[in-house]
Amino acid sequence: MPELPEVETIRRTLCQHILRQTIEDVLIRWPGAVKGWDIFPFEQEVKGRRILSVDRRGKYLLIHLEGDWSLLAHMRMTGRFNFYDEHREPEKHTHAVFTLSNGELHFTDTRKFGRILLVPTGECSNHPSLCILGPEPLEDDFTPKILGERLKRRNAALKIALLDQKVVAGLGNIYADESLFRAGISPLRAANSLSRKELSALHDSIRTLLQAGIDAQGTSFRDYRDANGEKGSFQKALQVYGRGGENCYRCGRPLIKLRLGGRTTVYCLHCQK
DNA sequence: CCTTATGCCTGAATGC
DNA sequence: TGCATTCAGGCATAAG
Repeated sequence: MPELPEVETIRRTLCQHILRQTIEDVLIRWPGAVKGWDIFPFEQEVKGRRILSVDRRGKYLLIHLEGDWSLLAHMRMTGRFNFYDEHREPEKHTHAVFTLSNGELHFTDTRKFGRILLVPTGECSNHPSLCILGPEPLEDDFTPKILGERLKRRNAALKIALLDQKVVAGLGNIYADESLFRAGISPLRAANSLSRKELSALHDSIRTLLQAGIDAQGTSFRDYRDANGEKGSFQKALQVYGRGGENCYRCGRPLIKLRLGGRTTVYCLHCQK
């Protein structure tokens, strides 16, 4: 499931191919993939525009087009962007095909949770989906103090709070569990109960792991691939995610698996307090 | 404001 | 073997 490091990797691999290319044709194969537009006006509005830049905000991809329109895309769990330099028949779950001057860009999503939005570029930062997002964890303005302020009003379990994009943008189930393990803090702790020292440790773990995830081109635990169809390698570095019942690499005791707010959570009772 | 529940989806894995 | 059930889970939305 694409979290911040995976979306960033998709962004980077897309940039290798689609910058300055013109979108010559658009085909929406499943209307549900486009939010807020009927498919005909969407296709007409996007067609003929050049791609100027590709940005990321949290788990959102922002594809800025000539003429002050931007495509916002969220991959949710199984969404993918694939670039092909020759014509390719769409797969079963390919919902959008963008024909570019130099190839094709396919948006494919088995589970159909992912969405593409078209908004005026000037309204991107004001768009409800983006403006509610918390700080970018890899930017300099994300500090332990900011993290503490974001968690201060929350009495819910820390893990739940970390998955809330209003607290920090870009964490999902994998990097949340990994960050908590690295920081040695239990996912069950009340979000507002962390000491200054613990906030620093958590802040450091979040940044270190997200950066390591990017450096490894993401985590391909199941479905994730970059825009070239390549897997990442960070799944090899995972300490707790997907390892419920197995032994902790640090202390050797079995890892606890439980459900927290509907999400599977894995942690070490001995190493995380 | 905060918190919790529900719906959206398909394919792989599991149970009988 | 085949059928039914469970699980994976990010986010919008509604209700408390």
